Amino acid sequence: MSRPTIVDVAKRAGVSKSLVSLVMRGAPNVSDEKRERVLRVASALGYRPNAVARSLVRQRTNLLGVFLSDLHNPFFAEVIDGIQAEAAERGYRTIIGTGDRVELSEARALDTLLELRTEGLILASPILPMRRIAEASREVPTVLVARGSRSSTIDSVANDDTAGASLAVGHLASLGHRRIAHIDGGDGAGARERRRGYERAMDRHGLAREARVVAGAYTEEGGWQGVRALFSRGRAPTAVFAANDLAAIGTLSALAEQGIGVPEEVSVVGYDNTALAAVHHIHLTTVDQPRPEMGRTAVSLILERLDGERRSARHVLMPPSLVVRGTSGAPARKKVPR
Amino acid sequence: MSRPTIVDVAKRAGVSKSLVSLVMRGAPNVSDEKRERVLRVASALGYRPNAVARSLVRQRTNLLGVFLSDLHNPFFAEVIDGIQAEAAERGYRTIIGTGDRVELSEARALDTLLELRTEGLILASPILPMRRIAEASREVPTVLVARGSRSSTIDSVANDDTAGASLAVGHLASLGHRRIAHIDGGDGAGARERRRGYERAMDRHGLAREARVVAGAYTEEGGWQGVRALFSRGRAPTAVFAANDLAAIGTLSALAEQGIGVPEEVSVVGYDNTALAAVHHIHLTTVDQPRPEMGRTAVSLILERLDGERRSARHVLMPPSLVVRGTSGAPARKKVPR
DNA sequence: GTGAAAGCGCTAACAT
DNA sequence: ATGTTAGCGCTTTCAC
Repeated sequence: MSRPTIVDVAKRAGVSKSLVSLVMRGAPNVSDEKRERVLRVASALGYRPNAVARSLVRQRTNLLGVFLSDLHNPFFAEVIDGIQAEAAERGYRTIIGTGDRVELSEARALDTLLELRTEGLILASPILPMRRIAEASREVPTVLVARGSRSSTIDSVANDDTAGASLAVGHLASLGHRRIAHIDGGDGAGARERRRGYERAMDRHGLAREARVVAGAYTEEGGWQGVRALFSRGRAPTAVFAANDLAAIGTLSALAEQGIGVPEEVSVVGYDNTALAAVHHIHLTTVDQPRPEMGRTAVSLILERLDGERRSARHVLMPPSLVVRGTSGAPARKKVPR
Repeated sequence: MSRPTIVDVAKRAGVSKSLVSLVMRGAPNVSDEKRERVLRVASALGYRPNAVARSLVRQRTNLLGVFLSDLHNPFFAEVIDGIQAEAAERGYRTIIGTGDRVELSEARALDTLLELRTEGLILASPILPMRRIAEASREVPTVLVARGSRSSTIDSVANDDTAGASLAVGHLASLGHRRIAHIDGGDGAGARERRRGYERAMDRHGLAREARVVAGAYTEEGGWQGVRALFSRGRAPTAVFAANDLAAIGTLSALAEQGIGVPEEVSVVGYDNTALAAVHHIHLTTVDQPRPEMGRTAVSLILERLDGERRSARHVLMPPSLVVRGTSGAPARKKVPR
């Protein structure tokens, strides 16, 4: 036998299906007697309202779609925490789709979300071409998380990478470092901004002449290569600001291999404050992004559009913060005669 | 204006909506002329079939629901890779729900999945009480991943923790270790099996008298505490099998702090092969679970039920494998006179 | 090869 | 406070 419908419940309880509908939705003006009877029958039958049918008639699904490029990246887990919390508070439910960084499956996942008639879309650094994203944004309010957007139909929320880089440099400078180098993130998302933030901050601290950027990537390997470049020629830096935590860990490994003490001889700062950074064994000083807040903001942006409060795009930049752990400290004292 | 419907397309193309339906679903017996016309109009209008309406009439959603207790646990990312791949191959789409390990929100997420009329449910280590899971399994085929089940309505797929523990012990024993200790995972999922697997394997290698289990947990702290217990009294082990990678990393930290060299003085083996284990800086020898295969298997189990091939429960145990990295090696040589 | 009509399970007027 | 009715967008007979 297939699942019971609202009609089955109505018949069994000897009432109209409208009444059942009212009871199921918790309407106030129903007699206690009937309410109780309906509820009893419903539970006895194992009745569960069919959201598909409801959505069809209401022309609303109450669903927000979250698209995630990559479940492997723990960064987004906390963004989603924020999304879920905010959505729940505002009466929306969320479903997640993902595409493992393969364009075809990402496109399929996006289609699924759209065909299910989600009322808004949150895209977390999709690999999809901007064209497809723009198309989607014509159907429902769309916000991009952790990926910039210039489009006027697509909102975005990201952390302020320039400010974050500035925080890292400021921390190291205030510890007394002058030769602070940057291992960059190549063409990764936000890498350019972090590089610029670094350069500007060095300038601001009067350290422009000490600034040194070497090519890296958002990977352990990237950090590793950066150290090779940095310490093989020229005057070695006393501090390294790596483009992200993974690169910072690569930096740490390379430094350890060369027998360079951290933080006694060289300080290291990362970016993102991933779970990796918090591991005791690593204990990395890093820049934290307000992930849950970014998620909450993404939901708010969608609801602003859904409520018709806004038609033009908003691009929100959220302030990062510094998390000081064990890989940063004052530079080694100059050998000065006592 | 709201989104175009099938009727809008039909009118504009001067055909019946039945025909549009046929074209959209790629039916063969439609004249090329009309097909082309319909397609052109549909794309001009930005028409997207409404899956909600389709599901209602077809009485099928073609959707599998994946419930994840915890997005933060990277373990499940790869399980989901397998789920998505298998589901796509078999013509199903997947949506993910999550509840951040809070019973109330987990329940909500599960309800969402069920109300959306997903045709099968894959639950990845939910915190929900078994009662609720059993209820769900009465509505749709349900499979539990990485959490055992005795229920006859709920299938399950997990890795063979006993075999995995055996692999770890076997590896250490073959390197020549005899005093192999185990820091256990308390009452975490699978911890009991890993402990038993350890004990049996020690026995099998004739090392029963050397076996030593200390209380730990699936956390860094757990590994840390384990080392304290292990090295504060009694004869110190030459190898430690920790209940999981996190505990193994705690073990590594504690060992480093006591100035004990790894693997020169003590070998360490973890479990799960998380991304953490692969980090150069850590480079942990560990036991790997076949995550993507577990995901694929979960989907297969559901489809077996959906296709009516099976009514009784199946509980699949998948074989783990050993990943040797840098934290295990031969024990220090006994000081023997030359 | 194409169209007309019925109906999926529900909600929302509107009556009573 | 409760019942009646129409219809959401689509697929599926069944005619032609």
